[in-house]
Amino acid sequence: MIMRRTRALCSECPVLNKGLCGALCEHEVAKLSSSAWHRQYSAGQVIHAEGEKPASFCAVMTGVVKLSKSLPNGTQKIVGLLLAGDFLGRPFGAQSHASAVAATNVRLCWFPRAAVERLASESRDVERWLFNNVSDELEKAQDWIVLLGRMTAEQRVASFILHVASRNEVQNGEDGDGAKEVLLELPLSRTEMADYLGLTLETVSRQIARLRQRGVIAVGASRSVIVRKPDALLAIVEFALAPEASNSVGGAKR
Amino acid sequence: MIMRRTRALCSECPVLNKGLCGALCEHEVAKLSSSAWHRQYSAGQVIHAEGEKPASFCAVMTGVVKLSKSLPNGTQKIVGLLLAGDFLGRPFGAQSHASAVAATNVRLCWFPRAAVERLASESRDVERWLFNNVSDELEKAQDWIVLLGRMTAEQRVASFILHVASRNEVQNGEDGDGAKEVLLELPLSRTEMADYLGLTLETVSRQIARLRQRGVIAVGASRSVIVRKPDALLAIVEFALAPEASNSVGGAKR
DNA sequence: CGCGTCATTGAAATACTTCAACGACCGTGG
DNA sequence: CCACGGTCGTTGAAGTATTTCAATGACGCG
Repeated sequence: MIMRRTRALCSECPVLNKGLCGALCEHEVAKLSSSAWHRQYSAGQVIHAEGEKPASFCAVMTGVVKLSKSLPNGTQKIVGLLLAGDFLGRPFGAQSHASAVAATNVRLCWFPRAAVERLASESRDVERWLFNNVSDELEKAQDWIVLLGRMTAEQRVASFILHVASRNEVQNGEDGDGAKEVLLELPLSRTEMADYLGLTLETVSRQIARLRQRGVIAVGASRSVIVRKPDALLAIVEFALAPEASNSVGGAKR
Repeated sequence: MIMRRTRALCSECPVLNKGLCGALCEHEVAKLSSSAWHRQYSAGQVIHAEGEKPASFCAVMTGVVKLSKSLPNGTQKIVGLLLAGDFLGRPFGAQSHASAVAATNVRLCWFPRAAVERLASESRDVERWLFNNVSDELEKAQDWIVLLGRMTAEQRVASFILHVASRNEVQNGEDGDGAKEVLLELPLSRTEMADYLGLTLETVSRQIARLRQRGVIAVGASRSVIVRKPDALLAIVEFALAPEASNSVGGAKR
């Protein structure tokens, strides 16, 4: 396998103002960029193996990275997703017990460990950013715990679509209620979604079909989805079925 | 309500060598202890409200603190548990979106925010400890995601008991296989356990009953439990039923 | 075209929930 | 002392959301 590394060109970076770089002042960015490099990964490629001490840090420029843990029985479970702008890696030598795998084609911007740690020791802002980054990850993980512990299959699927939509601002038009329609590409296969959501792939498929039948979403070619009624999706997540959809299943379960 | 604050007496602290203090050198401990204070909380008391920016940090000396999030529909979900030696609070101004409530009677050792942050800026070790602490929390949260996404009710209950047991080293005797029996006190009510494990209280109760019927555990007065066959518990978590227990349900589900 | 992977859909099985009743424990007040 | 009401835990029976098993269809690729 050929390692395609290219020098970092920050001016063209889609996440220059987000993530770590967004927290840096100009000359800090310049310093960091001189030692940074870009690399492409195709879907399925392993970025970081479980238990391994990561050599460096990186930021996700485009694509989606899945974080997974392998279980004693041999199966895997996705425990997190990194979208564009997110940061991967643990400063200060803490090794992560999850592996990182490209879910889609991915472009990463790598920074040498030493450069980041030096920057952190020089700048309180950087140090705080790194700290807050982990805190935010923890926050997200806790939200996921809520999802897995409390939500029905329908709510989980709706949550996932909303989550992806919130990071994927390709607005289309307006629906009847004035809420904007959103076009998005699901970054995961049904199997992976099931894995992430704690369901089976069949259940995920069925729930998507139900949402489609009700006109909440429309599914296009490959993995593209159009959210036709964002409000309805939100209502599903926050409570249960929207009042209009009268059939079956009621409110706050469990 | 009376605020019972007492000066910190480190020499009597049960977690002196664990947690943050374990990472400090002697004169750092001395410095910190001069501004630290102890406080008791009875079960159910709120230690830190959701969304509030915490005034300080604290370490759990005895007892168990539950971290919970409130859902849009009004219910709550426990997203984490802090046992003796664990550290509560986010340095550097990141607010936590979870509330902390005493699950049992609890003794906390509070440190002023300024003292901890000063210590962190002076000592790279302290800074790293704080960082690794959050990383570890994240790691634990991810493990819980695996539990909630992949495990059956039986496995969840078994996991919980093992988790408590691992922090509760009150060994008793030996069982036939040479594995040590462990006596422990469940820190949560059935309702809370159900909340934590993403089940209903009835299911939790039934699973505990089943484990008792099989002789894997014995339940005593109030919430005390004796783990009679630690190996069997572990086998349940890691795979499924131990081979001896032949009835129903098979291997790796979902 | 045929083959593999991925998604959809149906029917049967089941783990878990829901609803409901009951018993144990415990402090309160008669 | 015992009756009383509260919380908490247990157990049973019925219901249901989700899984499991199985078959079929859509798509991309050599």
